[in-house]
Amino acid sequence: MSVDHEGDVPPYLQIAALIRARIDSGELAPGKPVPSVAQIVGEYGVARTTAQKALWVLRDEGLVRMVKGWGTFVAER
Amino acid sequence: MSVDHEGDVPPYLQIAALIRARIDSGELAPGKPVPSVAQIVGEYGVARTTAQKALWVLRDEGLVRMVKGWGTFVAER
DNA sequence: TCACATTTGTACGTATGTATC
DNA sequence: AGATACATACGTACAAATGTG
Repeated sequence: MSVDHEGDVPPYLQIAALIRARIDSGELAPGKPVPSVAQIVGEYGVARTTAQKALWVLRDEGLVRMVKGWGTFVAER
Repeated sequence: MSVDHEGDVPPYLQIAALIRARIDSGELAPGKPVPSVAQIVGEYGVARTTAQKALWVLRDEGLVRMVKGWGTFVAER
């Protein structure tokens, strides 16, 4: 999967949607780590800030928990 | 008022708190504009991204409404 | 209609701090 | 001590929407 820079959906929302889909499908189970900021940067070729923003969307939705020095994980619920 | 770069509260949260206080006190009434990103930059000497982040905090709290091309306003409620 | 200024939205890159492993 | 990872902050650029003249 890769992001589309031409469409009207900004990359950070596309990336958030991709990860959200993997959570909803169960591929990324509660407690499991989601891609790190660095991994997103490498995988989708976006800037670090854009990768962070994608994770912030999921965090604000309560889907993931971001823990400094540890990582970002699918929320337990 | 100015931000403290030494304390343990990051500048973007300090700025958010200052604006929140002005809303809570009624100085900034519902429907009225709050300081724009550019004004925050000029007033507190922070980067644009930091000023934005302060407003995002208030937006996420439902205290303000940010409208592209127009400005940021105290939410009506 | 058009041009312009203002304002928020998005995105890039970089640096430093802090916490965990 | 070192590597990894998130948090914060800096600066910059362009896009998109709005209002005004």
